[in-house]
Amino acid sequence: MASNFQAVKGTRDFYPQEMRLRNYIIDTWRRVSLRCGFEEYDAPIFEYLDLFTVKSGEEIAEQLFSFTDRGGRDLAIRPEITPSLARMVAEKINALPRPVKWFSVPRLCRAERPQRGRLREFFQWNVDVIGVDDILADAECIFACVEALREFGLTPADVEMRIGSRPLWTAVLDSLAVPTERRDDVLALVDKRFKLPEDAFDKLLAESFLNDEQTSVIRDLLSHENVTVEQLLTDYSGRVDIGQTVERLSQLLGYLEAYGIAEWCVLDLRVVRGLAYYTGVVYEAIAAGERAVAGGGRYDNLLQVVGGPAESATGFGMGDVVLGILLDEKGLLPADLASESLNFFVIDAVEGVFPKVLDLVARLRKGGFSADCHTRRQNVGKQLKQADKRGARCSVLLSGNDLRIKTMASGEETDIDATTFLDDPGKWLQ
RNA sequence: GUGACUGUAGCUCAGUUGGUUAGAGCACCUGGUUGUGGUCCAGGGGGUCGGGGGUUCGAAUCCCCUCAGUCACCCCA
Repeated sequence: MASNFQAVKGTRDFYPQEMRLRNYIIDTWRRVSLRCGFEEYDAPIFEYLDLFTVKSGEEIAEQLFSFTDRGGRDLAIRPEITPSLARMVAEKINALPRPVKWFSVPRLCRAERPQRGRLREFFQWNVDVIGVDDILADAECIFACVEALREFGLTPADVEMRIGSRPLWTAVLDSLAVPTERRDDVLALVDKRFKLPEDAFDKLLAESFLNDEQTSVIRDLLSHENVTVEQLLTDYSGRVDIGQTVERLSQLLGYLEAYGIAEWCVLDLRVVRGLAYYTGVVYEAIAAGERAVAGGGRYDNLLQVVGGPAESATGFGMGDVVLGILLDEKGLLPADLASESLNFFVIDAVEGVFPKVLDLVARLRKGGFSADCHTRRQNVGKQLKQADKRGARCSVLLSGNDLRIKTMASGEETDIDATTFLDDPGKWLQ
């Protein structure tokens, strides 16, 4: 250990190399958000502890980094940004033009044990639409999500957007007389179906409090890995009133089709998204062998929970950790992230002209080009070596008023006077 | 919070049944090159062998504790 200190468990240092990757991911998220018509917002990185516990209960507090400030306030570092979003929107809801289409890339902290795809500090892209009850809002979010995946170079063969429905489960469980208070337990069980081996799941189901009829219908629903709305109506409309729910799913699929992303999407009733605050459609972007790379859904009562008006809302989150693993495995991380790629490296080929070097560097920088020079005078060979290591596209050898431009990749050299060069330095970068 | 596995240079790893001064490749720096980079050659810096304790004449090696990493469980907002 060179230092007496190390990075805290579950955190990452971003050296320039890692920083380039992080920026690549975040820039892509931001670009996609903006072109999908979302506006960026942010919130404080800590909030009152209550904001995070009010909707999920006390047990969530164990997974929070919380502290008491000098004024005795109980605070916590944000583990997600949705409660802050709800707070912000609730506060100004009457002044905000609808729809509220906002995105953010918050840095979040959760005091969980780190493992594959999960750290204690990470970045998460959040995209939300508030104030639009129409399922179109959900389609908007799913589109943005898919658009980002596509922008990263992923294909439907790599990632599937699996879409489920909480209300459908609610309706079916009601019709089976499953008590409301047990509903979350059942959904938690359903959620496990994804990751457990089949026999282990069967065991859990058998050990549950459910009777044979309930078990059988649940099993049947879960068998629909690739269900269509027609199938759902045929199989269940006689049993329960799911007409409205299925109609909404059907509309959603229509929108996704019109958006041209139907091949990414599939109805999958096994997706229920843990407990949380979801009230409608839910979805997860799943890559084989990984935890969900993105997940979201409709949460129509969250604003009320934080004391705001009844306002519908829907959105998703995508974490940088799983995404990074996925892109790395698929070989989709851009290769040119590896070098710094300086435009010009200016060299004093003779002694005594260093002020001119600085002048030229300054002019280039003012012109919008990245330019640099040595910090310790060395001979031309050494300086060229430095230029190479810095990833410079061109070296500019300066002696007197004349310059010699050297294109590093080809080794080609051209003599030119300074005025002509400064007229259009970009010409040398093509 | 529970469990399993793993910690030797910045990175990837050697290191004999416990044996005296812990190595290699890559990377980095310097020189060969008062003047044209990448190649090559030579040299150099960098380790309390994750940390602490124990066993022993002697520990990178064996034992205990601890920290960290990885993976799984719990959880997944």
